[in-house]
Formats: sequence, C-alpha cells, structure tokens
Amino acid sequence: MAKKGQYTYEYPHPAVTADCVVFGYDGKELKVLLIRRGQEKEASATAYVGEWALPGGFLEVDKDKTIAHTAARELKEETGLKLSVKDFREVGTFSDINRDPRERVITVAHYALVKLAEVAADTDAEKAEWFSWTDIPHLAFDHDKILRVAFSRLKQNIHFEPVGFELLPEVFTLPQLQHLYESILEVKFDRRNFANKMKHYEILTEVADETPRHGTRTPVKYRFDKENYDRLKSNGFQLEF
Amino acid sequence: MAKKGQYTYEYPHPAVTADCVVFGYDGKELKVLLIRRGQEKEASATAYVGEWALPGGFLEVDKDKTIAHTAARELKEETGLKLSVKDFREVGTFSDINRDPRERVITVAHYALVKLAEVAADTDAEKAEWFSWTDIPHLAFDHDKILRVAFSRLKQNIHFEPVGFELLPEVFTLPQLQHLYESILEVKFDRRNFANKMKHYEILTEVADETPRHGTRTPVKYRFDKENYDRLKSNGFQLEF
DNA sequence: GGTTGTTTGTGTAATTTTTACGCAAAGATA
DNA sequence: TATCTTTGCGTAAAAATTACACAAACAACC
Repeated sequence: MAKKGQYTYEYPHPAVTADCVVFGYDGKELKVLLIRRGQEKEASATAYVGEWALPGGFLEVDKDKTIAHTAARELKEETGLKLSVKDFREVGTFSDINRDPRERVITVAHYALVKLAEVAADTDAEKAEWFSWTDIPHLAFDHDKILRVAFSRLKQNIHFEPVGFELLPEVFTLPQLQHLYESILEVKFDRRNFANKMKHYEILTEVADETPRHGTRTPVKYRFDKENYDRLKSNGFQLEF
Repeated sequence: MAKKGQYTYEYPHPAVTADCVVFGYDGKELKVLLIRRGQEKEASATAYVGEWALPGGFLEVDKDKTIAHTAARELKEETGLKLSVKDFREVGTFSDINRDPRERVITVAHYALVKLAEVAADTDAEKAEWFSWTDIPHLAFDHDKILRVAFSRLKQNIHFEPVGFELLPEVFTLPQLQHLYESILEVKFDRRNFANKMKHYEILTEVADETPRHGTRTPVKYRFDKENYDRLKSNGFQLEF
C-alpha cells in the first residue's frame, strides 16, 4: 500500500474517474449493468457503501493512455467484462463540486453496447448485476443523472449509427431489430414500414434458417452487413432513423 | 503566491483544464477566437510559449462549481469575453497521456457561439485575436484536434438546434442566414428552397426595414422568434436542417 | 440618364420519401 | 379442424424535397 501524502502539487488537483454505462438487450428489454459498492479494495475511503452504482473508477495517471482506457480497465476489474477501448463512447463530463463527499472528483461518463447473450457469462455475479431499464434502483453519487444522459445520448446516436446491431446477436430477426429500436427510441413503428425502410438501406443479409423458433410463424433471420454499411457510408450515405 | 508542494494526495492526480472554442460569424466567414500563449501569470510553468492556442485554463478545485464555470472564468481572464456558463456546450474530453509536456492534464473542451459584432469590442486585442476558419494557424498542444472536433460537433448540433441565431445579430437577412448555414454545413443550398423551408418553420419574424444596406437590392430583415420556437419545440417539433 | 451587372424575392411542377393500411400464409394451441 | 397470434408483402395517398425562371431593386459605369 502506498504511503500517505506521497504525491504533492503546487495547486489543488481533482481526482478523475471514468464511469461506464453498459447497455445490453435480452430480446425484450434494454438492460444496464450495475455494481454494488463496498467490496472495493480501492485507494480512497469508500463512499455510498452497499448502494448500487455504475461501474467505474479512478484514472491511473501514469498508466491509462486515455480516459477510455480507464473505463475499460475498471469495467473489467469491477464486473469481469472485457471490452475494447473503442467500444466506449463518451457521454460527457460530470463535475459538480459536491458530487463526491470525499474530495473533488470529476467523472467522464462513457457508454458501451454489448451482446447480452454472449457476455452474460462473463459478468461476475458476485459484484455485478443486469437491471432492466424500466426497473433501475436508486444509484450512488449522481449516477442517476449520468444514466439518463447516457440513454439520451444513445437515443441520439441510433439515428446516425447502426448501434442496434451491437446490441443484438450476430443473427437476428426483423421483429427483434424493430423491438430494439422501439425500446431505445420509445416509439412504435409500423411493422411493414420498418421492414421496407431497413431493407431499403441494404445493410441486412438474409441468413439460411436452421433453428425454428417459438410459438408462431418463424421470422426470417438476418445478419448485419458491415462491409456494405461501410461502403455506403464512405459514399456519403446516412442512416437517419 | 502559494508555497510549493502544498497539496498532497495519496494517489497521483491529474490536472484538469477547460478549453474554449468560441465561434463567431462576421457575415462572411466563420471565425474562432485564439490567444497567444506566454503572457500568463499562471501557476505551472508555461508550455508552448508564443504559440497560438485555445483560451482555457485550470479548474480551481474549490471554487469552480462545474467545469463549465472554469471555461467561463478562464475565457474572461484570457480574452476579456464575458459569457454565461450556459453558453458553453461540451465538446468532449481530451486525455492523451502525453498531451501536455509538463504533467498529466485532462482537458474538457467546450464551444460557445457569439454575435461577433456585439462582442468584438470586448475582446482584449493584446492577448486574443479572431481568426477565419479557413486560415487557422498551427495551435499548441492538441488544440488542432480539439478545434476539428468542436466544429464537427457544431455541425451536428445545427441540425437540431437553432444555433445559427446565436451567431447572427438580432436582426439579419435570409441570405445571411443561408450563408451561415452553408459555412457550417459546408454545402450550398438553393436560395428559394432554403427560404421556403425556413419560412415553413415559422420561427422568423419580419422586421420593419430602416437602414438600407450595401450595393444591391435590399433584403428583407428578420428576427428569430424564440417564443414560437420554444412553443413548437415543446409540441415535439424538430428543426432538422 | 440610360445601360449593365449583381442580388433579392417569389411559385409551381416533378420527384422522392413517408405514411397508412389489408390480406394471406406459417405455425402453435385448443 | 378451427382459432389465434405472428410474419411477410405491396400499393395508394400524403408530405417533403428538389429543380427550376423571371422580374424587381439597387449600384456602378458609361
């Protein structure tokens, strides 16, 4: 353990943290990964022990190349989830002078999208838990606010980026995709118009169906065509949902 | 002056700064306010002395309520320009481990839009200078990158917010407004379609013309109708330019 | 004072995009 | 076998976007 008072500066410095809003989708609801505070073997005295919070932690000044690296490292440490640095999108900075009772802490919030089915096994159930978007508990610090801003950022970004495909499994159906869009945008679409519009973009590839699904007519399965998406995008096309 | 080594922490802390990209518009070109580094009577040893840079400076840990307050305070100190805290929109965080040669410095970039004609007299010509967007010098630190990101953020936001009106004088003409949109979006519009679309939004109020203008047919003058804009917006309308 | 050149304002038809909507087939359940 | 839910498909109406031409205001020039 480091000796107290080891690091001195001529002027006061704030602590800087990165927080992570990790969104997942189980085919029905949008979910968020939260941790319970307290178990940490961390530097500073803990605060909000026992409460739910966003995963996150302190920037390591001489290790973390960027604040996104902090986010990735802390997410791994606190939840077991190992994501690439470029999976994190910045939400914004939260800097209210009293947002942390211990000392002045500025946090840079990020969000990330994961394929829930594929990563569910990786999340350390001891520390972390997936919560439905509609059933989020009260959170520590200003994390409620961060969560709201992160969601609104996701809602904006879905208009211009194919973020939906990062939340769905490799192979998915149109009704699944539509339901996801409806969950994020909080609206309802007409099934036929949604399908027409999606197909018009030519970014879906039909996949040969193997495993029939549950109790109704089996929907056609698709895969996101990233090659074509990148090609269209480089030709100046916009997604515009 | 504070004694050296006065502030100690158990773990290393980064310094945090706020930088400001202030955009103005002179009726012809988009402009940016820059300062020349060096004159500062600041805490830390200076870096990039004599080079051009974005105005900005260090968070005062126990004074600045939020990082936006830092931006406003530093802009005032360095350029004389006094803006309200809510005039600043966050661009993003820049945190590369080597972006400042002195110590680890995280900066939160902001942008602000001003009515150039009204504030030009306030800017301290000793320290600050307005540069045309098309003729920006090389900047200190990673400020070139920050500037590019700030501009792209402005470019995005103009689609959803009436940002154009923050850059124009109270009273302006349609050709001025169109030219501003073209400058920011880097496209050309058809004059008639632009006028039709704008008028369709019903956010412009015609103003009785008093002072005829320069060498051609005098254009009709307008004022931004904020009341109606807010009303339309609360009814769920979108600007969508 | 007339001519020329530049800038502004206006409206409509053609095209494209978005919206609204009905029906038949696939499979599950009773 | 009948019924229910879910999926896939296409078209007509409405709305938005685009393309486009001419006349009037004013300045500058002769």
